[in-house]
Amino acid sequence: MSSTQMLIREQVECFSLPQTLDCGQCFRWRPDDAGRWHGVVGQLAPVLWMEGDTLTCEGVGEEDYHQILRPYLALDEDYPSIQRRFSQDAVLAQAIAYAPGIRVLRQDRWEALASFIISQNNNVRRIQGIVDRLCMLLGEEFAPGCYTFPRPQQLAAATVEELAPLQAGYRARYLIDAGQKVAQGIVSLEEAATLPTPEAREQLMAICGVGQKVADCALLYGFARDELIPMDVWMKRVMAAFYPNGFPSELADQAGIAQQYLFHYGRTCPEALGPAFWTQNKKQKNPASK
DNA sequence: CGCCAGGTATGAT
DNA sequence: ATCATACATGGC
Repeated sequence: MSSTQMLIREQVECFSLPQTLDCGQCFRWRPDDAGRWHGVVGQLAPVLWMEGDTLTCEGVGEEDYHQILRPYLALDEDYPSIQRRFSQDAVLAQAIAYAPGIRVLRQDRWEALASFIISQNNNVRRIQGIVDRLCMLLGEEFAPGCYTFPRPQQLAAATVEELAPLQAGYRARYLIDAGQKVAQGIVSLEEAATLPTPEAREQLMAICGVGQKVADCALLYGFARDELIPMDVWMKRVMAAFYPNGFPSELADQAGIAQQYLFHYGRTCPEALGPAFWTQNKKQKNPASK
């Protein structure tokens, strides 16, 4: 249809495609050789690129762009103000200067939950591959080569044998358990969305394979719980190195957004962490002499 | 071959 | 409650 062929352009600030779409918060966006980013959001398959501070979107109608894509990309949020506020803190000022184009996406609840189940003890490239294969295997092909993220029911009906092509390892059964508990309402994402954060977290953790870190990722990225800092290895290092006395309480209500700058800074620029990086969580191997 | 990757479930103190 | 270890897979 012609409406999806038109280009939509707008000026944006505090926004970078690679920084936002490749900073470990989502797994379905890829750049092509021309630097255009291809992704799937719900049943939309937008292509995005930037020229200077102009964002161009292709493949999405005007209405979907404004109602779905802009909120998803957090372009309707006042990041200049957020960054001004964060920059009172010297460490955050540095992390923002390092990657000023990061925004925290507003993702689908279920997709965020399932994606971060896959993420555990895994690396981003492989997570991306597993998510791709999951969508191809159980999602709906709403456009040529474009697949939706499978609904809970589709995973609830699957078996570990059927999920073997995902190469998800031991996480396959976690995905099925998540699908079943959500599809049956044993875990209600709609209810969780109305609950105070500790109770919502408890709900999600009823799923096998969902601990506090995965639950917090789902809640931050899928439920807009901006106060949550998912504590993975990198954020433990960041906190040890930069905030030994705790994260500034004045910024607590948006700590999760701050986390995204800090996480990316620490992970892609580990020298900045200083000695703490080398002393934190060093696995000491125990020979056990086999 | 051994370690690492946005951890968690499990069984032993 | 806290703690070590196994867990699937692929890259280096």
